Order: sequence, then structure tokens, then C-alpha cells
Amino acid sequence: MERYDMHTRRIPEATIRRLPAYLRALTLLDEERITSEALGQASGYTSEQVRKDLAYFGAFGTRGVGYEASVLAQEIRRILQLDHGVRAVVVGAGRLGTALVRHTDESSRDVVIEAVVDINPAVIGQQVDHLTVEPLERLETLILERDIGMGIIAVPPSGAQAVCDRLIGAGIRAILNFAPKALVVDAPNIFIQHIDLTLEMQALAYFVGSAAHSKP
Amino acid sequence: MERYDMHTRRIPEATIRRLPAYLRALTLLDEERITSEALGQASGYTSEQVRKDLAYFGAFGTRGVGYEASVLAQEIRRILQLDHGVRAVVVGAGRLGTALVRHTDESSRDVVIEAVVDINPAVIGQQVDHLTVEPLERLETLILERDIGMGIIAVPPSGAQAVCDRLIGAGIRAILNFAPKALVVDAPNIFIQHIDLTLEMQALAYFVGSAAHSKP
DNA sequence: CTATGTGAAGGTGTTCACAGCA
DNA sequence: TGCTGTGAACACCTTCACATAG
Repeated sequence: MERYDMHTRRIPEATIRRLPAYLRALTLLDEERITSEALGQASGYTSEQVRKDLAYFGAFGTRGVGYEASVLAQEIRRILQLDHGVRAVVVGAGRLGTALVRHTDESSRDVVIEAVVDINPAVIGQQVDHLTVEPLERLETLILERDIGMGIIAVPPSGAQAVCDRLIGAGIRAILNFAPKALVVDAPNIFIQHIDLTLEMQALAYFVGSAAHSKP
Repeated sequence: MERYDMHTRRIPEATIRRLPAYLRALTLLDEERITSEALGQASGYTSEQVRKDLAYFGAFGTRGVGYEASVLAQEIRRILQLDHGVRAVVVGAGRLGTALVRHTDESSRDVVIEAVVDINPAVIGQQVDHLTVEPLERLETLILERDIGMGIIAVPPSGAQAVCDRLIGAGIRAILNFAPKALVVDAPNIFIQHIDLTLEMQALAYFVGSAAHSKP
């Protein structure tokens, strides 16, 4: 018999995906206290969603008042594991890979890119921001040595599956894939997020003609 | 009284978002005929999803056989409006904006970037691939003259809302937003897709600890 | 009297299971 | 017989409505 109570239940993925938006809104607003209404407004969701999402993790708010921003932010960081430094490796130091390294250096210090690797001898040894491009062979070693938990795939589609397999083999369980390729994974408990610009734009094309509303 | 029949109903957004993946798989596989099973495999979805998605638009398949690839691909192009050229404008010619122009030039000729604009006089007039960066003031003119239906926002968060408002004012109904900012839209029938790297990575951090499966 | 926390209701999307047709 | 097309069942998510606590 399963429990379906609010607090013992597995957290919905949709909730997890909204938490970072709440965290950013809290930081930008920089208020001491905030209501679910204001937080929703700032992050692009409804007040009910905000309250329900937060309630999965306990009762952080004060009825009639709202939430204490600093407490809430720290709570969200804890839930997302951002409080104990998540380290990532970027595979592929092409245009996209280098752009990612530079991007994450200037925003979000919560997920830190610890290494960049590439298969091309011409780019190995080159400097990308504060990092030196290392050879692909060293992937597993780097993951082990630097306790890396997240892999970011920024290689051409032909190489993506092999990289994915090696990341999983090395113990990585969270992958962000920018290669325009559907990755096959048979291991359990691996979470892959795909970001595919071409697919996004083609889907958007549909709405150029017949459009509907959307949330962030 | 509303109709809930398969074929008169509004197409689910989830379906629309999978169609581009099917289209790519069809192109890559380059077979004459294909089953829902094979198509699902190649695009990362189940055969039932493939069949149900396609069935919204009619019965393209042959029972006991499968689908004719070329017919199916053309059907999907038509549904997504990719058959009559969707044109887009990129706002912001920074690192991300220029990367987008270059990216879409080399893949996907289905959505064509027709113009790049920026507010910074230092970059106006510069060449990005085959395009010349034009001044932001010309945004509305360009959209009108070149019949542009899609806007891509690649400006810093502080300027994103203003750009969004102008795009909508100029008649754009489909927007791809790369600015790390929740955009507020009150006009109806506007579709906005957000791509926010920082939020994606922070959400992924959650799964570094407790992971679950995912689909492309 | 305000804003949270949460059951209940309503929607949307996915999976199952099989009827129906080549 | 094999694979499509599709109701029905199920799971997930969002919205509503309100009891509840400060």
C-alpha cells in the first residue's frame, strides 16, 4: 500500500524544475519577506503553484504574512543540492562548449564547471577562460579525481552516444545534452536533459501560425 | 457542447514538441518505410506515442506495414508550417546571438534567420555569417518588410522585457527567449519558449543526488 | 483579516490493450 | 499475421476553493 500524502510522496519533476526560477526571483527581488503571489509574479508562475511546490518540503511560510526570503532561498538551495557545490564536466570544446564554460562562469556559481575535455589534439591544451582543455581520454580520471556529478555533452551528434556511455560508466547520473541526437540509456536512475535548438525552433514554427499562451 | 474526438480536438502541445524529433529521425534513417516502433526508437519515444501523435492529423500509415517515410516527413513539415518557410529575427548580436545565427545556418534550413539587430553602435554594421547587424530601431521595419514570424531574444535580462513587448507589438506571436528573465505577456495567443541554461543546470543538480529516468 | 497549506476537482499527457484493416 | 489506430485506464499536474493559523 502506497502513501499519497503530500510530504511522503516523491517530489514531482515539474516542481523541481520551477525551484530554480523561485531561487532567482528571491535573489533579484532582495526583499526580507515575500508572498507566494509576489514570488509567482516574479518567476512567471501562479501563487498556488508556488505554495504547493514549497509545501512539498514542509511549511516554510507564516500564514497571513508570507515567506522569509533568506530562509526560503537557503531551503531551495538545500533541496537542489546547490549548497554543497555541484561540479560538472563539459565534453567538447567547440564553439558551443567554450560558450558554455564562459557563460556559467559569469552567471550561477552554484554549478561549477571543473573541466573541459576534447578529442581534437588541436584544441587540447588551449585555454578556455580559467580552464585548460584536457584530452578526452582523461574523462573518467577527471570525474573521479574532482568528484564530478554532472556531464555536459557539447560534441557533434556522431560522438554523443559514446560520450554519454562513458559518462554513465564513470558514475555520472545527471547529463545535459546539447548534441542534436536522441541518446539511448539502459542504466536506471540516469537523468538526461536535452537542449536541442533546432527541435525547439521547429516546434515553435507551429505556433507562428496558430499560437497559444505559455508559461516560462 | 464540445467535441472530444481525436481529430477535431486541439493538438496537444506535447505532440507538437515531439514532431520535430520524428522529422529528424525520418531524415537520418533514410528508409522508404518505417514502423512506429523504429521511429520511436530513433527519436527516443514509445511506439504508442508515435502512433497517437501522428493519428491526430489523420491516418498516414498502412496497417500491418508502417508509414511511408517521405509522405510522413512531408506531412510533419506541413503541420509544423516548415513547408512555407518560417522566418526569424535574432535580437542581440552578442556571443549568444552570433552563435545562434551561425548554428542555424549550418543545421536546419527550415527556420531561416533573416536578420540580426543590436542596440550597440559598436556592433551594428558588423558581419555575422551572411548577415549584417542592423540597428535595433529597425526591428519593426524588418519584421514587416521581411514577413518575419518568429523572434529570438538574446539580449541581457535587463533589456529582454522591452524587446519582448516590441516583438509582440510588431505582430510576432512566437518567441524564443534566451534571456535569464521571466517575461510578462498580457496579449493573448503569444507563445513563448524559454531556454535558460542556469535554471536547467540548477534543476539538474537535484538529480545528481537522487536521479530518475527521462525521455529526450 | 490576510496569506498559507491542502483536499478536491478538472485537465493534460501517457500507457494499456485490443479492435480493425492491409 | 503484423502493425496501425484508438477507446479506456491510469498517472501526473494545475487550478479551485476553503479551512486554518498567525
